[in-house]
This record gives sequence, structure tokens and C-alpha cells, in this order.
Amino acid sequence: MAPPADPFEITDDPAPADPVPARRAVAPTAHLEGLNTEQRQAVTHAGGPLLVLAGAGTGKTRVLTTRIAHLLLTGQTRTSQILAVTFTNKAAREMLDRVASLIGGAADGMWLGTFHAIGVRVLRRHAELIGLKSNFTILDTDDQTRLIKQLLQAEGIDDKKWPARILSGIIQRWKDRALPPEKVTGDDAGEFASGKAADIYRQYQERLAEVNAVDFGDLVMHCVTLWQKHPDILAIYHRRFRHILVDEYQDTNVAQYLWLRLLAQGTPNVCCVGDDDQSIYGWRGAEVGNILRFEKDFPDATIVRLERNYRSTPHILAAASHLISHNEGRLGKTLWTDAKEGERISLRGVWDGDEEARTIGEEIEALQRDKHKLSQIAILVRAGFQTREFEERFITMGLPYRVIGGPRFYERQEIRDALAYCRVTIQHDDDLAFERIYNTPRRGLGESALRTLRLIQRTQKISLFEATRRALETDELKARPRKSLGDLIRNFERWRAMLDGMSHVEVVETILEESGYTDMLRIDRSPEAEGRLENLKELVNALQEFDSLPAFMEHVALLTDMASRDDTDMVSVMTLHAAKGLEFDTVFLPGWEEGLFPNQRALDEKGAAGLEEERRLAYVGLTRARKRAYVSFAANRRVFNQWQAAIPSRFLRELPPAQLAESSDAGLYATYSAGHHGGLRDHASGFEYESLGVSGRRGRYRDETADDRRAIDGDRVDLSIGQRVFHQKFGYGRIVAVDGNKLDIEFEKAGSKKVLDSFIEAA
DNA sequence: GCGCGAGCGCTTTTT
DNA sequence: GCGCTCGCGC
Repeated sequence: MAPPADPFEITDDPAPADPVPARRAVAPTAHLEGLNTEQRQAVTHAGGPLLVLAGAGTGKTRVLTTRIAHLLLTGQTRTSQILAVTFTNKAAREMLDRVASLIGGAADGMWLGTFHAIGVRVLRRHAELIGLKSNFTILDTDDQTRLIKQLLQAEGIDDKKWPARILSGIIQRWKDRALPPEKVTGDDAGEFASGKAADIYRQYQERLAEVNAVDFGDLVMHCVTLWQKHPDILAIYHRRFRHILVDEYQDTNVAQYLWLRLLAQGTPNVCCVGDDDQSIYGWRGAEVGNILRFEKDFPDATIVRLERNYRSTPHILAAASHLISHNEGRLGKTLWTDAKEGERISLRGVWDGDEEARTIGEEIEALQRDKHKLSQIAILVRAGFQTREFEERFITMGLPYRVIGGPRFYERQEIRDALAYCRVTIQHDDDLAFERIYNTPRRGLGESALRTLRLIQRTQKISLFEATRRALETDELKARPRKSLGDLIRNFERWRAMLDGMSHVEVVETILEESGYTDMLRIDRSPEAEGRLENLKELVNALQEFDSLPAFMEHVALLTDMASRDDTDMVSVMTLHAAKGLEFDTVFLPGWEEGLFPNQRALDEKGAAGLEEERRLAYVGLTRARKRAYVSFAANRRVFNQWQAAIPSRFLRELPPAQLAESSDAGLYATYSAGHHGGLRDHASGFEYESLGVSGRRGRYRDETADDRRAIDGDRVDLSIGQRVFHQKFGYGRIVAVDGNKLDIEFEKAGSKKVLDSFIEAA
């Protein structure tokens, strides 16, 4: 997304110049070519509320961008009158590019961005009305948690028992519902720190105002409050926006919903695009309900269903459709396609996670031999930690891969540190940033000096920076910290002065050098250090694309990842969440086991609704595949370094047999063949889900006792030292040591390994 | 104030 | 199994 050149710029509306209207003389139909009937209906829909229910792979983005282009090309509206909201920066960027190419020019003047980015834009203009200054900073989650931790400690609440991170989450959920502290009722307050959560929330908001900062949730919530309290301000936006378009409407939370409803009071032209079956963000406050009751909220709404799928084979679509039909409370769509049949979905049961990774690795090698591109292959997992076994496997295989998602660029320590330096340089009073880098790199400053400064800060009601300045004039500090702090303060003042003369890029480079930060990393022998220096270089590179340091800071605060322009052919490994909106020829879906997928915690916390969201996640996973989908599950999985028996996911039995090709390991679940009764389906359905934890057990997997395992294996094995044994993977060997159920075995071919007794048989 | 080692808790998903 | 935090000893 293109950030404004200067984030403090206040654009007058309606924007005077507009690049597009001249085009209306040309008969504007070219952009409609190739659209199917429903797509065309959505694109050309004249006025009034419109809900586009767009199934996976039905050309949702195309419809949205073409609709914007259509509104402009037919002269119905001007760029400055359009507001288009997305959830990710990536989606915003893509939309902007596609609109620009459709209208044959830049779409200047259009407000297109994420809820958060647009929220910032609004709040900067009216900051004083919500008790902020226009140059407020946007805190990252780390700052947030540290701030809450301070508040907890000040209240004498044990932050071990009541972790700041948890409270931070609770507060964010309140903000997702647009609940400012005064609206949090006793019922909402919950049990956290014996009901003190709401009080800490209040203090937290006060503190944010003091340091002129907001967090992510505030970006939406403050807008809602602002517009509710100041109808005259809201009216400005009503006058401006004639068309409002929202992407991924199923992912909106209550706050975003209110935000939209307020804006939509000014125009009937609200177009929301979404897919209730792909709502997978309930855990962070998204309300599927928003999309389900669109018709109630916007009377006379037109609903267009996009059901023709241009992505997947009939087998994949049928499987995904059948699976998702187990959900209740959907608006209902039936995807269809003209594509030829293709391959069945491969369903495979394997012995354990290692074997799963190995099998998938081999499958990928086979695909590679058939000239398939690695970039068209993805492994989609439920949870981040699952990526590890694939990474390990792919490294040993020498298979190029990339893990998408990982730590976000701006969340990396070195980036946050560098940005903290920038923040203090621009705004000396940014206490949180100051504290962050106060002793990074090490400069002999610790808790005791900080305590002295805090005391001055509190008693004189000034910032830490100012407190430091004053402390330097007294003898409250010891000689060493005094020297360090003196240097630090003078540096910041100098760097700030540089901003007036030099380019901001050079200033940042200077700051990183002179602060000793890059030296610290250069000296650091740890393997990460080099990568961190690289990241800082990347930061400086990115900086060049912006006109000023504040403009850049704003961009980064809202950014989730730095586009890595890595075009080498690699397999992608990522979570199902990260895969939404993407597509690949071949998709592997490992780990379909009870507890893992559906995820136990989702079931514990949200019950039936949680299960439905998990199922939607499965649906999202399957529908990412164009040609081939491989679903797999393991009978045993290592969790927290403990082996546990896993039960095949209930979702497996929700896949229609006609679309499956099953190939579970021989000898493993011999009765699991898909076509037979008494196979997988009955086995899974005979399992009582309640015992898994819905009724109270917290264990992620069913505990597996030694006896259970032996029951699976059959014969008991004599575990004495010297005993010759057989192992499925490692072959024959002799027991050298016994430690509980762990055995040291010297294998004849595979060398010495530690193995669990359940994996061996008597030889 | 710093560095190191032990011990603990963690793993759902992220704008 | 790993990474982080805390506490202890220098």
C-alpha cells in the first residue's frame, strides 16, 4: 500500500484534482470482458448495498477491483469519493495495482488501505479530539506488554500468576469490541487478577495518552468513539465517501463493523465482499455474524453469489464442499467448475511425524522429477511449530523451502531497537522507546540508574528523557551511569539536529553506527548476528523509498512483513491462516489429527463454534489447491518431547470417499482402508470426542500409557540389556541401556539411537 | 552491573 | 526441545 508522502499531511476534501473523469467519453466496456454473469452483475451493480458472497477461487479480487474501475471509468464517481478497506497491506497493495492498471493510470486520491492504516489517517487529523497529539506513536505488541507489565507491578500484582501478555490479549479483545474502559462492565472484567483487569485497562489507556501513543486496537476503536461523539466530524467523511468497499467482510470484528456502520450512514453504496466459509479469525474478535446478518443491517441489500470456481479440480471442490457442509449457520453456496476431473485427494496415514515429513519430502521429489515447480507446492500446517519437522527434513534432503510467516519483519528485535532509536530521535519524550534502548548496546546502565530517573520522572511529571537531563545537573547519579547518560542524551540531541540538514537515510545510518548498535552486532559471534545486520541494511534500503523519517515510521508500524524479493524456486511452508488468499498447484495438508487439527484449544475455548472455525480452516486449506491435495495424519506424534498416540481427525471422515485415494502405511491401522466399513470412518466416528477435553481435560492429546502402546503393538518386548530387537525405521539392533521407557539401542545399520520401547519389537 | 547456567513454560492462529 | 527469565556469583 502506498503510504502518504507525509503522514501528517491533511488532505482537503473533496480532493480538487482528479485524474480520471476525462475518460468517460470512451465507451467503457473493455474492463467487463471475460467476466461471468454473476461477476458482471456485482461489478455493474448500480447503487445500494451489495453483498458479494464469493466462494474460494471465484474471482473475488477481480470483482472488487473491476468494480472500482467500473465506477471510475463510467464516471459514476471520482477516486476521492471511494473508500476501499482491506485486512492486509498486501491485499491493499495488490488492489491498488490492479485498479491502476485497469483504469490506465494511478488511482490517486482514493482511500485504499487496511482498517488500521485508514484509522491512523483519520486519527492524525482529529487527534486532539481524543486527547492525543497528531504525531502520536503506534505501539507494537512488545511495547504494549511491557507497559502493562509496569502497571501490574505498580499495582503489586504478581505478573507471574497474571502474565502481562494475557492481560494485553484481554484488553485487545475489549478493543475489538470497541469497548473503552468505561464501558467494560463487571461481567466482562473476568477473573484476571481478581477483577482488576478493567482497572489496569483504564490506567493503560491513561498512560498511552500521557505518552501520546496508541496501540493497534485503538486505531479502530478511537475512530468509533470520535465519530460517535462528534457528528460534525463524521459528517465530513459522509460528504466525502460516496462508495465504500470492504474486502474479506467475514473477518471484521465488532469495532470494525461499527466503524463501517458509522461511515455507511452517509451513503447507500456499501459493497462488502466475503465468504462466510472462510472466516477463520474468530479468535481475534472477528464476527462471522457480521456477514450473516448483512441483509438485516442493510435493508434492500442485493446479494450476489459467486459460485463458479476457476481454481480447483472437481475432486478438490467436491471434497471441500462436502466437508464444509457439516457446518451449520452458513449462508450456503455451491461451488462448481468446468475443469476436468483431475486426481483424487490423497489420504495417507503414517506412523509418526518424522515419517510424515519424509513421505511428503519424497512426494515432492517425485513431483520435481516430473518438472513441477517447487514454487507451486505448499505445505499448510495448523500451527507454527509444525513447520519444524519439515524444515529439518528439507534441510537434510537439500530441498529448497521457505517458511512464510515466521517472525514479522518489524517484530524482530534489531528492527524494533533501530526504530526505538529513531523514535527517540524524533520525539525525545517517547519514554517506551527510550527505555527499550537505554542500555542497548550495553553502556553500564541498569536497574538502579533507571530507578533514579523514574523517581524524577514521576515527581516532576516529565518524560524520562527530560528527567535524565535534569539528573545530569544534580549529583543523583553515580559517575559511570552519569557519563553514559550524558553521552546518550547529547547523541540524541545531535542526531535530531542532523535531521534538518542531512537526508534521513544518512541520519539513520549515523545513528546505528554512533550508538554502537551495529558494532554490537559485528562483535556478536552468534549465528543470528549476521542476519540482524542484514535486516538493518534492509531497513535502511526501505528507508530510501520514503520522503521523511516520520513517514517511514508510520509505514513500518503498520507493516507486517518486508517483501522478500526472493524469486528462487522453493517449496512454501506456512500455517493455514497465512495461506488464505493464496493458491498452489499442489498442497500438502499434514497433521490431521484430533487435538492438533481440530485444535484442542479452539474446542476448549469456543466449543461448537470453535469446531466450525476449525472446519472452515480445513476448507481454506483444501481450496488452496489447484490440482493436487495430499492430506495426511500420523499415528504417533512427539509433543513437548513426549510421544503421544494420535487419533485421526474427525475431518477425515467428513471427506467423501469418492474423492479419496487412500494409501496408509501397511501394518499401521490395517483396518483403515477408506472403502471398507470398519475402516477409518467407523473408527473415527466411534471415538467419543467429549473425552478429548471439551468436558474438561486439557491435554492436547489423549495420554498414552505404556500399556496402551503395547496394546497397539501386540507383543510385549523383553527390555533387558543385550536383547536383540527390531525397529521399523532403524532395523535390527541391540539394547545397550534402559532408562524407563527410553532405550539406547545400537543398531546394526543406523548406529546408536535413543528410542521409545513402544517402537521396537522382539527380533 | 554483567554473564552464565539452571529451570521453567510453552505452542494456535495475527492486523 | 527450545528459548526465555531469573537468580546467583563475580
